[in-house]
Amino acid sequence: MSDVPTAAISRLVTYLRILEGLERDAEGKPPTDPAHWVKSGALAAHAGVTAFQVRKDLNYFGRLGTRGTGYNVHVLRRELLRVLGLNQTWNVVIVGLGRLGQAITNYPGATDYQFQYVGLFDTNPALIGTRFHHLTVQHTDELAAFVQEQQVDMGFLAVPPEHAQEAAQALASAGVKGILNFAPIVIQPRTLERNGIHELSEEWRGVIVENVDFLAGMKRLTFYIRNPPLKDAATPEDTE
Amino acid sequence: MSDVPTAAISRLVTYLRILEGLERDAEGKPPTDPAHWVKSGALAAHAGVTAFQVRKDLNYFGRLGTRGTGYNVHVLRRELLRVLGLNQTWNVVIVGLGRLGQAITNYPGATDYQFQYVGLFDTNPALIGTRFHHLTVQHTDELAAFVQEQQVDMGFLAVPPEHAQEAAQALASAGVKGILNFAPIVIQPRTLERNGIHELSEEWRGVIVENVDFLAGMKRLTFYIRNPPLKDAATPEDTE
DNA sequence: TGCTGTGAACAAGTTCACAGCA
DNA sequence: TGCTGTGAACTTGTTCACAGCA
Repeated sequence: MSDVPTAAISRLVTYLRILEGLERDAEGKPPTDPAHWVKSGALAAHAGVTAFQVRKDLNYFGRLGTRGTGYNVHVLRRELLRVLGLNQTWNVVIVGLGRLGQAITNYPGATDYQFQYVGLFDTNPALIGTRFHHLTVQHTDELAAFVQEQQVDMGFLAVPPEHAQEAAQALASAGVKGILNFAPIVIQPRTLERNGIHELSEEWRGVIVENVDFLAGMKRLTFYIRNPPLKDAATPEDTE
Repeated sequence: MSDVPTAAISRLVTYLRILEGLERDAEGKPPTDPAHWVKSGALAAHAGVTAFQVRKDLNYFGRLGTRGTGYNVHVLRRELLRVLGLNQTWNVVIVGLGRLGQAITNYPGATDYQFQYVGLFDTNPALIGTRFHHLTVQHTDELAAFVQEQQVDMGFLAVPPEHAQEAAQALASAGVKGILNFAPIVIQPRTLERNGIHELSEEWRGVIVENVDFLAGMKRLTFYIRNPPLKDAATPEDTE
C-alpha cells in the first residue's frame, strides 16, 4: 500500500468529499434509486480528472466497484474512510493561536470525522488562559507532558515562521506522529543548533510532516498566470 | 518555459524563501564574504531535497550559478523573483471575510513583494462596511465592476464551501486571471447550473486556480501516519 | 451491453555521472 | 580542484486498450 502514488492520495481525499455530497443527495431515496451509484466518469467530472485516473486510483485499494454498474456511493465512501485512516479517533493539539490558529480551530468541518481538538498551546501570555472552541490555551512548556498524558496523535503548527522549527521540535520530542505545518518554512527533521544544521535526530523518526502553505500558493499562482500550462484540461472519455 | 515540472515551481518558491534568509544573513558583510554565495548542496539541505534536484531546477531558467563557486545569493534571488513573476505589482481582492479570510488578510508576509490587497468582499451584512487592513468590506455584487475598474489580477477565495463555486464564478466572470481557492472543493471551470454540470464556459478561459486546502492536508496526514513512506529521506550527496 | 479492472505503452519527473568552466 | 551544467538512465506516475464480470 506504500507504492501508491502520493498524488493519488490527494485525489482520494477529493473523491471522498464528492462522495459525501452524493451520499447526502441520495439520502432517503429508495435503495433501488440510481442516486446510490456513481460511475468513474461522473466522479472524474466532479474531481477534475479523467475517468481512467479514478479507476486506477480506486483500484490500488481493491475491487471497489461493480462492473457494468459503477461504484456504490455508500460502500465506496466507507472504503475511502478506512483507507485514509478516518475511521479512528485522532487527538489533535494546535500550537499557535494567533489569527490563523484561531481560524483553524474554529473552521467548520475540521472536527468532522474523528478529529478531536484536545489542547491549545501558545507562548503569548495574552492568549494563555483564553478559551476557544471549549478549550483553554496553555503555555507551550506544558506540551510535552500533555502529549503523553492525552495520547495526542498530531499537532497543527500555526506559529510565526521564526518560531516554527522550534515548535515543531517540541511537538516531535513530545512524541506526536504527525505535524500539519502552516508556517512558510521547511521543517527540518533534526535538531537545529546555533550555527548550522545537525544530524537527523532520533525523536523525528517516523514523524510525518504535511505542509499547508498559502504564501507558496500565492507565488505559484503568479508563475502560472504568467506562464499558463499549454493543455486546457479538456473533457476526457465520458463525463456523464 | 512551460515544460518545467510543476513540482519544480513549488520548489523554486522554497528556494526563494531560503535565499531571503541567506540574504538577510549576508547583509552588511563585505562583498568578498562567502556569505554572499550558496552551493546547491546547502540550498538542498535547507529545502529538504537533493543537490541534484536544486541544480536541475535552477537550470531550467538558465545558467544561474558559477562553476566552482556556487550561486550568488543576491543574483539568484533576483532571478527567482523574476521567474516567479514577483517583480511586478499584483492587485488582489479577497472574497469571504469570515475568520479564515480575516486571518489571510492580516497574515504578515502576504503583502511583501508586490501583492496589494485592493478590495474585500462578502455577502454577510454584518461584515459589509467593516474595515480590515485599511480596506472596507463591500458586497460581492460590487465585485464585477470593481475588478474592471481597479485592474484586479487575482482573487483569494475564502467563503464557505457551499458558496465557493458561485463566488469563483463571479471572480472568473469579472475577469481575474487567477484564483487562490481556500475552500475544500474542486472549482469547476464552467457554469454550474441546477441539475448537472454544463460545458466549459468562455469566461474561464485562461483563469488559473491554485488550491490551499487544509482539511485535505489533515486527511493526507492521517493516511501517511498509518502508511509511512518506506524511504527515510537520507542525507544525499553533500549537505554542507 | 456497460461498466470496472488491469497489464502494457507511454510520458513525466528524478537521479546520476560526468563534462565543462572558473 | 570544486563547483555547476546537462544529456542519458532510470524510476515514477499517467494514459490507454481491452479483458472480464454483472
